[in-house]
Amino acid sequence: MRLYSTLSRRKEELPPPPGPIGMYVCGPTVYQRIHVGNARPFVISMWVKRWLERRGYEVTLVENITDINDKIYDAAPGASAELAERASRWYVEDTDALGLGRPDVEPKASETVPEIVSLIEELLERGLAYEVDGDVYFRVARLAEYGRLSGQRPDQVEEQEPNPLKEDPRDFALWKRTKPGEDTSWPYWGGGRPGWHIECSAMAEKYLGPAFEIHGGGLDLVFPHHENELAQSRGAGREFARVWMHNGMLRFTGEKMSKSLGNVASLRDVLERWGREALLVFFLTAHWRKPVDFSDETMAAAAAQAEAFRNAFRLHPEPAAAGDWEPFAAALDDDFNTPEALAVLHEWRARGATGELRRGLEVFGLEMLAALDAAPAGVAELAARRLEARAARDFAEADRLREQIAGAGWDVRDVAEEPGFQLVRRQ
RNA sequence: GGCGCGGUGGCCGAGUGGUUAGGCAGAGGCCUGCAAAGCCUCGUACAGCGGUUCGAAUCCGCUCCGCGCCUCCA
Repeated sequence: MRLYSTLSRRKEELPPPPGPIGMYVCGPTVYQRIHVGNARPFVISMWVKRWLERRGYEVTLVENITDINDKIYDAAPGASAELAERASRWYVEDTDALGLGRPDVEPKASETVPEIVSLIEELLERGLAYEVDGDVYFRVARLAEYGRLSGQRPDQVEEQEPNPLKEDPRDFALWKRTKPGEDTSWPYWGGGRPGWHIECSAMAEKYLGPAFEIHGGGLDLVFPHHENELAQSRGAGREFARVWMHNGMLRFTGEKMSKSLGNVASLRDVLERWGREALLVFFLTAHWRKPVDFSDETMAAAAAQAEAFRNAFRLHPEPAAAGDWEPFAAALDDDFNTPEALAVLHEWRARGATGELRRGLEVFGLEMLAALDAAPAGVAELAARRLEARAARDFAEADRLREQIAGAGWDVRDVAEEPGFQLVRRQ
């Protein structure tokens, strides 16, 4: 199994099974419903975990929830903890609806403060951090390898708002003292809260140890977030993540879907409108590293593919042919190439190889495409009567019954096999 | 200004030196009371310009265009 890593800029071979494989993925900051773009790293990491497990690996997937952040204070002055709590539940609810299972651990920043504090203390002892008026900053100039992940050259980083407390404008906060409007605070360095990046260094180490295999997240996190995470952990002498998987952004109306631009579609709304199968197939159509356009057209095409898979099982409840598993496995083993794997699924579909098709779909949590809805007895009764009307060549009555069946939410198809009709739930 | 990723047929999207990707949409056909589903047939695409090569979507150079990041972001 090979995966492209941002750090080395090439595909890295994973150690042989069973590993173990520790995976850490940056989850959302919780202050509103997550959007479809936020769902991409969740979906990809769950898929990779499922695939690795089928390949005999022991995988521990840790996906954090950031519940301490300026956005949360701004969104709910005086009640930030309550908002974070509520939005965390939304997040779990919405991602549960994807039907892919859950990561093994979903730690929260607010529950990892002791570990965060001891990591900061280590950095202070090593001279890689300094305290000023209750803030603690990381001393970027002291870490030679800083910038290696993102390729940023420290001297070229754009000028920021000057902060007189920093020794160097590139330094970033490990700890921030409590500011007006912030209603949560932890009693260290005179009261305050962790910076954005340190929580991930601490949580990853707490659950995966000082060295682990894969770190994931959106491409927009490469700099500064992951660069700084890496700096903190490497600075503290940890090996940290070996492979860095950054997924491409979802585009909406030609631009990155993001909360700050406001061009978002919430995961919940998308699932309600298109269904989880269509959304999962949509994610399958593009390689995980590439940007994807989210639009009615691309979603409709994905929904059509999902329906085509369902039809294969209606046509061949029992496999009509055997499929070759190898090309499918090879596609996923080579940098988790889902578009290529999808092409194999379509080949199995066209050949009636529903055995392999079901197994392949299972990897992506799409096995329900093989589970055909049984129509209620009343609808089946109408279909049987329609069959009789057709046999009697009373087509007016047959069409009337078709309308009635459609009214009940089902389409009737004539087939050669018993009982002579097939009922398909209308989309 | 710096760092990085891209540009493939109407649309989506794999493919990194020679071989059919695949899907969606569309056209024609088979089947069919109608319909749906299914099956068959149909598209000589690789941003542009140079170069390397027997051969380039694929390698090299330049140009144009798009997108992401540069301390809020999946």
